[in-house]
Amino acid sequence: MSLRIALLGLLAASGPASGYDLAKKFETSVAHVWQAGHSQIYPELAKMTADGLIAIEAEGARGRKIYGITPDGDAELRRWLLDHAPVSTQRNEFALQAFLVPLLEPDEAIAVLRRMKDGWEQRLAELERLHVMLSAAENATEEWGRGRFGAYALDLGIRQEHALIAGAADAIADIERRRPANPVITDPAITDAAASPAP
Amino acid sequence: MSLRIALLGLLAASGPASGYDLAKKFETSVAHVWQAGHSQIYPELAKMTADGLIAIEAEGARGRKIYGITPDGDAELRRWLLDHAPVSTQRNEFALQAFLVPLLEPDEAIAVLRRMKDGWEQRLAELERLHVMLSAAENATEEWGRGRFGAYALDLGIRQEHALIAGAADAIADIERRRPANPVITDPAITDAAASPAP
DNA sequence: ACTTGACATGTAACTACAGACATGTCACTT
DNA sequence: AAGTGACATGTCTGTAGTTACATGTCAAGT
Repeated sequence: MSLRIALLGLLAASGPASGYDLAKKFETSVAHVWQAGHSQIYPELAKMTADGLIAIEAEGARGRKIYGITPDGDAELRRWLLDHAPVSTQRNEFALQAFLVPLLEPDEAIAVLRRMKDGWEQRLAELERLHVMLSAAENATEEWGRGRFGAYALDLGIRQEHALIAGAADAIADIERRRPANPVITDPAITDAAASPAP
Repeated sequence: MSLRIALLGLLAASGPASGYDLAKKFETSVAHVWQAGHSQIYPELAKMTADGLIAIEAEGARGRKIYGITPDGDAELRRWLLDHAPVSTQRNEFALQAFLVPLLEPDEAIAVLRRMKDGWEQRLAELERLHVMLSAAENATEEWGRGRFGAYALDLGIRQEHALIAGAADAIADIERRRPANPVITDPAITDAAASPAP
């Protein structure tokens, strides 16, 4: 269902497009909230056409088909947004690693958490980049409408990543605090006041 | 793969258990990071037994089979935690709604965002409840080890929900600010200084 | 003796998704 | 004329996951 909605949303916001166009737009926008490859998109477009939610408006070179949203499609999209209370299926490998990490030794756990933090920081950087691009666009002055398309999701994503990064940092600090005295001194310059003896 | 890891993690943390036990534990703990029903768990346990990651340690009443983790299983779990850099497949109905919401009228968008905020607040309440339970448990003093099992994921979840709730509130405020002057006054007591006229 | 409900394990049918495979067009270069 | 690479659309196979169905045990109440 959601793939269908994502495609309807793209067509509603940006006007008619081909499967190829939609797949490209997916990568750079909606993919941050709902991923899909072309091998999923093409069959879905065919089904949606059969269901009357979209229609082929033109056929271009190289078998290119331009799809446009129909009134039925628009109604379906609106209905989903207004009536469908989303269910969040929790299924996240990062979170699973965070869950299981106490099964490792403290140093190992810290390494895993650092890797997670790096991953989130990279994603944050990517979202910040998008945010700059979106802010620079002409729609910054717009009152309301499709100029805000994607903007709220982007903002939520950025906030989320900040929270996760802070959480990972605190988790690392927490492990370091709890770790049984185990002074692995890598830098021989540090000699005094390094390891507080266990009480 | 991840379901397998989640099951190995439960067995490593809490010792031998039956499929039924594991399904129950899933619901109340790991399900917050990785969901799975019993119809997925039973076949997976059979496959894992065939692969030598777990073994039937005893058979009890009512066909109850007790699985325990094997050294191979433990190695597999450790390898995944240490070597596998997780990939976060973004696929979230909440985020998709946030993405598409500018296609609606301002009032409709606000209603949708409020519903999302409610959803996140409910999840936050649930996580806070778990947090209290976990803190109350005897492991609060423990230095490091399986007493922290699940604790970091829980903390990350709580931080995440806080961020999303704040984001939703700000998004609502943003829409109210951008909305073209449209003073729908529900409370007749409010009459003055309500609608600032458009310039 | 019978019924109810929690315990316990499984299978079947269907949908969603990922990754690889296949095909053909067109513009541009050499 | 032949080759290359971006454009463009699709199918196929395998896996993961959901929902519903099916079966049977045991304890406790009536």
